[in-house]
Amino acid sequence: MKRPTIADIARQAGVSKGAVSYALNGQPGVSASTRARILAIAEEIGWRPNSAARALNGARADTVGLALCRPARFLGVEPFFMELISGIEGELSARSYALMIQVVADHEEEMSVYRRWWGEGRVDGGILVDLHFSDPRVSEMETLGMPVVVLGHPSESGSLVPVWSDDGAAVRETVQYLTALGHRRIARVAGLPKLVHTVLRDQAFSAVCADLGLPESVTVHTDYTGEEGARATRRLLSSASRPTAVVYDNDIMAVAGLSVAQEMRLDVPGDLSIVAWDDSPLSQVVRPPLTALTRDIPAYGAHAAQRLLSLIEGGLVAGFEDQAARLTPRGSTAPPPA
Amino acid sequence: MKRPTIADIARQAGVSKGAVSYALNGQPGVSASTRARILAIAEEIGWRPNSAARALNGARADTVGLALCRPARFLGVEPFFMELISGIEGELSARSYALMIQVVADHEEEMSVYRRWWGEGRVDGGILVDLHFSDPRVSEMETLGMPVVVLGHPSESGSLVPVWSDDGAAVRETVQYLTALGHRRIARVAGLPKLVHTVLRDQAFSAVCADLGLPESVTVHTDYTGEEGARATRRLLSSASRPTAVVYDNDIMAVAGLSVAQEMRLDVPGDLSIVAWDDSPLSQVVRPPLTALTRDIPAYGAHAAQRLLSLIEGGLVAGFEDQAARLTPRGSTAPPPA
DNA sequence: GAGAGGCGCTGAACCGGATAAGTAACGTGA
DNA sequence: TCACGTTACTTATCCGGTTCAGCGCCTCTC
Repeated sequence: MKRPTIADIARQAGVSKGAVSYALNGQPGVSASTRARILAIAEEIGWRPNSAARALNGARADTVGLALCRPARFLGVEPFFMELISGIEGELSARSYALMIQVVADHEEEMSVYRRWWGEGRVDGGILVDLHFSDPRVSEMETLGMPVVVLGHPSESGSLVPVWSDDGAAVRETVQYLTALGHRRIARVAGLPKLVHTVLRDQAFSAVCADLGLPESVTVHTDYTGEEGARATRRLLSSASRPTAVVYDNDIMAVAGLSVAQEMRLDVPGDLSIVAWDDSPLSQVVRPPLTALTRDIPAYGAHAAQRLLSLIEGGLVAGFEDQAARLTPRGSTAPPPA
Repeated sequence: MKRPTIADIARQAGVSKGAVSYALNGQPGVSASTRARILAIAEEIGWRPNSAARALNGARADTVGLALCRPARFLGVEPFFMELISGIEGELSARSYALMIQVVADHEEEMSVYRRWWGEGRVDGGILVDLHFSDPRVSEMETLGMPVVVLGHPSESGSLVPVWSDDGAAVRETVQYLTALGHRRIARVAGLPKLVHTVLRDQAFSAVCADLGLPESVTVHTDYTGEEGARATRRLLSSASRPTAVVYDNDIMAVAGLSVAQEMRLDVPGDLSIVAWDDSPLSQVVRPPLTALTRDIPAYGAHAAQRLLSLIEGGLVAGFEDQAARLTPRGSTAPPPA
């Protein structure tokens, strides 16, 4: 019942362990006939390389680590992470790399997980998500010397390889579209204010609103949950200068906002236009279907994984700017009421 | 820049590798003072055990494998898997186990991934999800001898350890509730017909409908997507004997069904009652909020992980029946139209 | 026909730990 | 005082691979 080793193969083939190793790894040093014999025996007795023994000789672990620092309930809620993981996974599995995942409570725990994985030789690299300003993880990773790709803007990624998309452009496209429809009072229900991409969106939003001469640009920050999205929407729609359009930082809040509007007897899109950041089946399934900022999230993850693998394999890797989100108009946006 | 090893510690402490190993592992054989000195040096130079070297000595990999056999797009759609993973993760990380994940295309690939992981000593065990009838994976896993917990009914889990919940009871509770409200024509929009739990729900549904003397019990099978859920609903609502209540096998289809009903100018719950299997923020956020069959999915995953860890650590582990889903009535269910 | 060179293989060291076996030094009781 | 048992180590071996030096042997070349 024990696992067969190369020593077993060597004994059966009547050669040395070294010869077996060469044969199995496609290295020169054995004749074609011996190689074939060894491969046949290996196949027959069901030999598999022991990854631990390989790793001991300085080989790679063929594994990429991902420590996710969000409370568990957000993961279930947001399609974003699962799609991201699917994309990363697709790229990794094509190259026979595995993905090691751990959900952690905070950045400190996240770093200790990475330190452990790296120190124990369990992973060859990692992906950092949810970049903050002056994110301590960046310098710690630089110290650690572990190959890392950061999903976030290059201005904050230090010497780590960034993969990002131009959220500012998407914000501008959205606001321009809404003003073209005639909207003047546009509000934004944003995500966590500590995240770099939230701030970049905030800034782009203020800037484009100012450029277009819009009276004010209200931004409310939330934690991405439907509850906070609903609360923010209720507050916005109850204010004296009610916005005629609201842009949400994720789809779950947009859907929650839609419900609140309907609950307040406002017609969407007649009285209120709604735009969701990140498309998902969810935004298409509600009535009216939501105008959304569409991104190919699996591709985003795949691009990050590609860079990471190049980095691991010793390449010099440049940052990569992914496609910006594109506006997909659906039934939730229309000209404002007269 | 090289990783420190116990040999480095031994040199600095002026003792042998063996003594260092005993000291670091809390084994007897070194004096308290030497142990303290060794631990201090290890701490100082930032030593971490190399997991590969440990594994080589027959130690465990401290890793659990999960190969998920669903197209990537479903993963993003269904909160179920992400919540399950969170739950598994919570249990594993508490015991310093890692989770290795790979998304695969089919069962054959799934098994080859498990065989590789097990053969290479990368994982100590695995969790099988989406059990089919006469699932070939069960017997293959039995042959492989790898510790495995099956999320599925014990009737189909062979000698593997099952963790399951009584879906039949949940179906009965739902149908009884709907008939108590006065419904007589109840339909079910179910998931993949190959899955064991789908069939068990189908059977329970037919049985309880027959018991209660309901005229007919229509079940439509889908692939869990919103599109198919919408299509099935459209067909049901267009039929001559339109149901007054529909029970969906997941929340995404229930939401899609709700949209279809509204699109067909049916009032929910006035003209049509809707029940969703598996609760999520999504079902609470739509209007009306959906009556749902609530389960603690993270706990479900945690229970499976607990059993798996006991199994890995050599315990004799019994199957575990988790709590059945409980009905949480909300605004989408009411008496049928008169 | 001798030296050069390449092929095909062997033997052994090595990776970083765990661990069994061996060995001094010391304490203890008879 | 001597046999005996502990304590606190050291030494050596093992895990399952990779890899390097070396060694016959055959072939080619001049």
